[in-house]
Amino acid sequence: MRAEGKPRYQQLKELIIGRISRGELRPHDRVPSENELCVAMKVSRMTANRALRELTDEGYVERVAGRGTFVADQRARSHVLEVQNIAEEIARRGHRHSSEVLGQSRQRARGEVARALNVAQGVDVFHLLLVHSENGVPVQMEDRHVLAEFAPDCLEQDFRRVTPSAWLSAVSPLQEAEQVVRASKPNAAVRQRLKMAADEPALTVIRRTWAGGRPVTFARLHHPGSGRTLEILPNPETKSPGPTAKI
Amino acid sequence: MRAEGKPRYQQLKELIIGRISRGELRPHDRVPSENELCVAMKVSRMTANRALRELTDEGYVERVAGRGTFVADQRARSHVLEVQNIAEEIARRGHRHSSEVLGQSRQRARGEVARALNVAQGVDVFHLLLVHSENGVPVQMEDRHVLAEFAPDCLEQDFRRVTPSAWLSAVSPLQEAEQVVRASKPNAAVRQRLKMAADEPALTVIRRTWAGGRPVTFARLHHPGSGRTLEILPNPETKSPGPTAKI
DNA sequence: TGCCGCAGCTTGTATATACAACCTGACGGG
DNA sequence: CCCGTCAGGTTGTATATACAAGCTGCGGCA
Repeated sequence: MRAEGKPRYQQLKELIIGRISRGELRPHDRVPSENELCVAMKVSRMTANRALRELTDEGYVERVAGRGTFVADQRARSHVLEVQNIAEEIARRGHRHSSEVLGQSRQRARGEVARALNVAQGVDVFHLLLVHSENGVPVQMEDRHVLAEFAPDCLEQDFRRVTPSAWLSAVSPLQEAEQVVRASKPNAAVRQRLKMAADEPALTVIRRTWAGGRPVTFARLHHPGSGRTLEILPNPETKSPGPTAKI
Repeated sequence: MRAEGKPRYQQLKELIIGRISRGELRPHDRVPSENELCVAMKVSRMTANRALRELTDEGYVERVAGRGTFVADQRARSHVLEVQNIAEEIARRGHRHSSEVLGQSRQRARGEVARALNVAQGVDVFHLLLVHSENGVPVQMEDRHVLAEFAPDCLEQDFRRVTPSAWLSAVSPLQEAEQVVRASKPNAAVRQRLKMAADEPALTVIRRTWAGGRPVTFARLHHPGSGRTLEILPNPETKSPGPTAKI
């Protein structure tokens, strides 16, 4: 164990992060209190306090004086980039979200997809193609590949009810994402599905999401240029005053 | 003073942030040590330690065991969104940056500009219009308005040598930014200056930057869609594991 | 039955103390 | 002159202790 040399508050943090990412602790579950950690891990309360406080700052847990410490909602975690759920955002605006599933099949990874997922050509992947609408107006076309090994029962899901993003988060929490945003000229298929004018540009987000240290899903998200935008706003009240990105 | 009710470590942090943002402490300057703060502010060393440690996490200062605490470089600060300098980024790629100044004038704020800067119609602003090139290829058109009050000697600057963004950072440090990214159809003037094809979409970043609690500059940054992208990448080694956005 | 208040838990902050590791500069020996 | 050593300041961590403030559930009182 190379954990020996690490400071004890760091070991404590990693212990708790481990339990969360293995799913032993799920959102809203209670995390041991400072005093319980003192006894269990034989550290002083200040050390337990520091571990839990830093986990709070990093968005893993939430603390309420008098009640306890609880695993945070996933969506609150990455304060910088809510890798999220278009359905939730639409709901937050008080609008109605719906999606149409255009494709849901097993394929073999080829070319760009294999490279993006960092696997050999021919590895099993699932392909999802759907259109998300807000109050009936199409706002996003999601073209996603998922490593089959990561989510074996992907074909049985009804993605009209739960978005792939939300379902994948449930399969394994604590994901990180890499995103590239670009302006693009959509092809005819995309343009038609999104009901875009012939010369209307699209905002395309190319997103790879990691779980367990490897990329597990690769998505291209196309948005009509006239519609959605990516906002990167200063966080009004966070301790670490970083802007927040939403899309 | 409503500072009374705040915790002492928070008061300490605000004191130091204040000195930095007023320019009394500049990058690489030495910040009082924990022991000096203990004496000066009559707090315990652990309290001073917490204040300085959190300032480290937030990117305001850097600490070296055995040497001391120093004001951090501005560019290292906002780990989330480097509100930065296209020139620096091009240089980092080993390429040559150049800019052409198309306009540099005093104007009165109207409409969208007045609203964005949160001032009355008719208030003095400077308008800057320039094109940035990488190895001679135009990559960004910068259309910027600056509050005249904030930067009175804006018209005397040579923005071929220092980008407006870099110059403004020097005028007042510690800025926050709000950005909106969208795909757009550039107008003829933009298209021509960026040598874009007729049907090529543009990635437009609309950025407001704050100093001293109010917006002081408003910029529209147009990029050829075929070229630059906005990358939001996981931060490999930061304590707070947030992705980083660069543009 | 219904409601009030308090005990006992929780987090949040603050202090005093201690030791380790690190860096710098000064001093002294070769 | 050069180099090693050491003193003193610095950060980094850990502990024991203390008090304040918030929440919950329970018991007792009306």
